[in-house]
Amino acid sequence: MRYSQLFGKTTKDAPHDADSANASLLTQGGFINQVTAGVYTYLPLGLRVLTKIKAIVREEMNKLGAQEVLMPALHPKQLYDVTDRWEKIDVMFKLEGAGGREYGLSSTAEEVITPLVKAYAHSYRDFPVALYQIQDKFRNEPRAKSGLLRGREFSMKDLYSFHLTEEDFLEFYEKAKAAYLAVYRRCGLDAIVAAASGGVFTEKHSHEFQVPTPAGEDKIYIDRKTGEVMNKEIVPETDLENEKKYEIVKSIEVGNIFPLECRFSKAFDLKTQGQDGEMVDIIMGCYGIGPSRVMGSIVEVHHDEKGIIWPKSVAPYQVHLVTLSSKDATVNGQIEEAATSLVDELEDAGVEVLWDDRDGVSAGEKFADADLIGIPLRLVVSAKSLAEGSVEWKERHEQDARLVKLEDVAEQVHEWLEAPERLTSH
RNA sequence: CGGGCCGUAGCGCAGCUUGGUAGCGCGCCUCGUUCGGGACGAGGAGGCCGCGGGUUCAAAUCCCGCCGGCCCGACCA
Repeated sequence: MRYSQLFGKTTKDAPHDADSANASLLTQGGFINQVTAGVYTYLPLGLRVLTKIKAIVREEMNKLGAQEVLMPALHPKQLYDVTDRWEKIDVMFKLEGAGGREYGLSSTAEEVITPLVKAYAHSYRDFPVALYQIQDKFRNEPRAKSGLLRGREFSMKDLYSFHLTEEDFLEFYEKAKAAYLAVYRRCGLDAIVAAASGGVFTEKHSHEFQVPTPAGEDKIYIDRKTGEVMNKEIVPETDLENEKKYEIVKSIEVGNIFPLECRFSKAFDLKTQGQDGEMVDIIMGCYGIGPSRVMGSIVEVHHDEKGIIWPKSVAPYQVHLVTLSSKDATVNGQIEEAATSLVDELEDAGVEVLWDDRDGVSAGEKFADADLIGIPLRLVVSAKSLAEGSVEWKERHEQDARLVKLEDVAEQVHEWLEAPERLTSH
């Protein structure tokens, strides 16, 4: 992709009202554009990142044995009458349709998935089953804030599992927990599991996935003796300020998983006859990750004073090629030629390249933009590098560049892509 | 939903106190000079001063109402 053709440019100045690092850097870098409070358009660069995060989530969900579906975002009120949640979900956007029919915009989907499973699963042979979707969710937050971290419309992967027995549920729950940790690890986030209140559904604990960072709005409590990690809901009130007992760490919640027990299966009468002829209520769990929030979190954790530092796995492009033009037309032609064949070679091999081919833009400006956009590997082709038959190689997290012979670049890029991530957290 | 700050060119801001022909920086267009860490000169385009009402000879400026954005708090199955 030629940067000169890319829709969405960088800007030197941060938006005046951006509060968080993710809001300002993603806006300045040309990844997202705010439409209204808590609502964003993803520009080509930002959409690539979001798509990669979703792909990682999909892979891990599929590995878990879950199947992807897509449910509507427009939910009829009647479904919520069944569970008595129409008034209880206070963040639900509610609207009126033709003939005075009432609808809510999806903030979660138990009310749709439970009847769906009931429609297709009629025998114990149809269980267990796990279904997920990746969809925009809507929550009428009283206060949207912090860029992608708390929006009113945001991307969410919601998974629901259905089991005949508690044991089977628990086994799946633990596997889901591991899958979640794998998602975060692959996205460059060190998430830890915190126990949380089960809310209104269960006596059991639910679990949150928390990424410790000073930018976090949440707090987790780590018991200094047992190492147990908790969110503040389940820490005794008297212990909330007790720094002797708990290490208190700021963090961002990037996902949560809930045992739902039979709350929804009972409401929708989802049950089946077991092998022994007994009717059993289906045991459910739900599991959520917000890819857009993950994207914001990655920026919070991986940036420096110059811009974003994307992990290879989610970077919008893997390689940022910069060409620096020369006053000598012949040399210029050579630079163009070398760059073109390098891009072709890399792209043919499946490497994603953003080529800053802009004319009349100074080297400093191109470098500043590359740092801001944060693609993990920068290659420079210039008169200087060509004199050595080389390109200049600099990883985003490094200070200094080194020269790599043109003919070796593609191979070294492959080795680099295979190598484990070396990220410095902010 | 309570409290506060803010809406002026694409972006960042000044002007408002004390009403009188709308400015600066960045960005953008043209020409020339530059050409490895956000270059320089010259010329130029671009405004319903958030919206509506009021006061006044005259409103970006004063008054009232509304809309929007952000911050603190509450909230966050």
